[in-house]
Amino acid sequence: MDSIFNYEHPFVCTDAVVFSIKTQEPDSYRKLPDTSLRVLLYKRDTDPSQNKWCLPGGFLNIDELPEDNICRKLSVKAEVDKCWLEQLYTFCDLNRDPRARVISIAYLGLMNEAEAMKYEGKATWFDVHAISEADLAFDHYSIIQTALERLRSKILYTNIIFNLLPEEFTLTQLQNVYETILGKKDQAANFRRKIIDLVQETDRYTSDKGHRPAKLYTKKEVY
Amino acid sequence: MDSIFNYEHPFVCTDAVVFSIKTQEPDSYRKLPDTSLRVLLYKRDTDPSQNKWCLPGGFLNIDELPEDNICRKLSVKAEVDKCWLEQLYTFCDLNRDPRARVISIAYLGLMNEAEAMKYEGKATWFDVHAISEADLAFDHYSIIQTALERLRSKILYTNIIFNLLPEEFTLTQLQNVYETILGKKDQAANFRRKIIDLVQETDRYTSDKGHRPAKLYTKKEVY
DNA sequence: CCAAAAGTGTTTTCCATACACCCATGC
DNA sequence: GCATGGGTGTATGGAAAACACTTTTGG
Repeated sequence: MDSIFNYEHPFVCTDAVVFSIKTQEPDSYRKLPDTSLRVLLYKRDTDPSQNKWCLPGGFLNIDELPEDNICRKLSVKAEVDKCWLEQLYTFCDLNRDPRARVISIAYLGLMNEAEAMKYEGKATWFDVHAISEADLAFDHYSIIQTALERLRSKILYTNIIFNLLPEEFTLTQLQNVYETILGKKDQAANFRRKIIDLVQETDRYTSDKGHRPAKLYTKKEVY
Repeated sequence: MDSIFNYEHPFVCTDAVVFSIKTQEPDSYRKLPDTSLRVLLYKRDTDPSQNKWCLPGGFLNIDELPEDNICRKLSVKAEVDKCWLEQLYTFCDLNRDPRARVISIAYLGLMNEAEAMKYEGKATWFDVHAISEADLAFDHYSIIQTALERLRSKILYTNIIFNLLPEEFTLTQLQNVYETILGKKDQAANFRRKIIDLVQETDRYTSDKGHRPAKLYTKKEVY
């Protein structure tokens, strides 16, 4: 081995901030369901940060890609791998891990509600507004905040939002997801005009009760 | 040391894509100078990729921040450290370095023309349109392309462009830099209206010859 | 006078917003 | 009929683009 490689060098790990949308069923019929944005966390069972919550991820093997590492970690803990992933940021603070110098390549992940449900019991989905820095391991709270900012900005100029939705959805569902993430309301008429070029209508309809059926849409592939 | 740390793990290096603007002096007076966007490259003197051009950067020490590593590398090779830096992306391909598994935390750097001149002789400034993939070491060509895309998109919604300009500048200079980076022309009247909120006028003027003097502006600090 | 670059004013087009209204369903 | 949510049309204000024009300098 070359001499430059004979030195103590930083460890490398991955962390994934996986978001999903939770639809709260309405109390009675005739009421729009509430939605919330949630993040996937595991409880650490060893020191350091024992009993604190942490992001899925782990140490990167020497012959492994970060995306594969994350998928492997997610698959081990559930039987799922339908998760969209994109590199978020690499966190390098000197003391982010008390054991050693560990840099973390963090990813932003998005998963639809059906996939997210498969994790129930094996991990915990936290409402992003309900997590506090004190409950989280390492610097994972600030990683989540960075991911949230990225998500909020990217849904304005990309079509990543469809990774949070089922294959077919109504425009009201889509609008709810936007508003849940951005935290502000829009008027349905204006919202529709804004996103109509991103979606493809189908000939199917919902069959909810107590009001007019809603047309179902799918993601439009844009080139 | 904990047992998880007894394994062969990837090496970590940094790479900085440092851009600057070169103003070509006009042939005679009475002619606007041409500008070009340039990137700082060093010639490698050892294998692998001997005699190819590479980005400034190097292996990250175990107790070192990536930004400090890059500043150190830049300082060693010139006496300068006035360079704005922002993390770009972490490149992780398995075979990007033939010697070993090396992940690279890449940074986007911006430097004004006066600072850039101090590097002349110690490194080479290449016009971004003049570099070819074959002349570059490792995956540095694709790192540069990623940096270019990031630069082009970020000058549209941030004020990082002022890092490429001197303290005081004319609106025409500013417009030239925008147009050089984006590769498309704009009308002076419209351009001024678009950026007027980002700049602060001074009471000083240029004293070029053969035409009306131009007012000098500085960056406006926005809160 | 002219050439060159700095700088301004006006019109037109487009798009985001606001708001009023109609439609389809279950009860 | 009514309540509820789905869906459309139109007016308005402001930004962006296109274009014509004036100003200031040196030669």
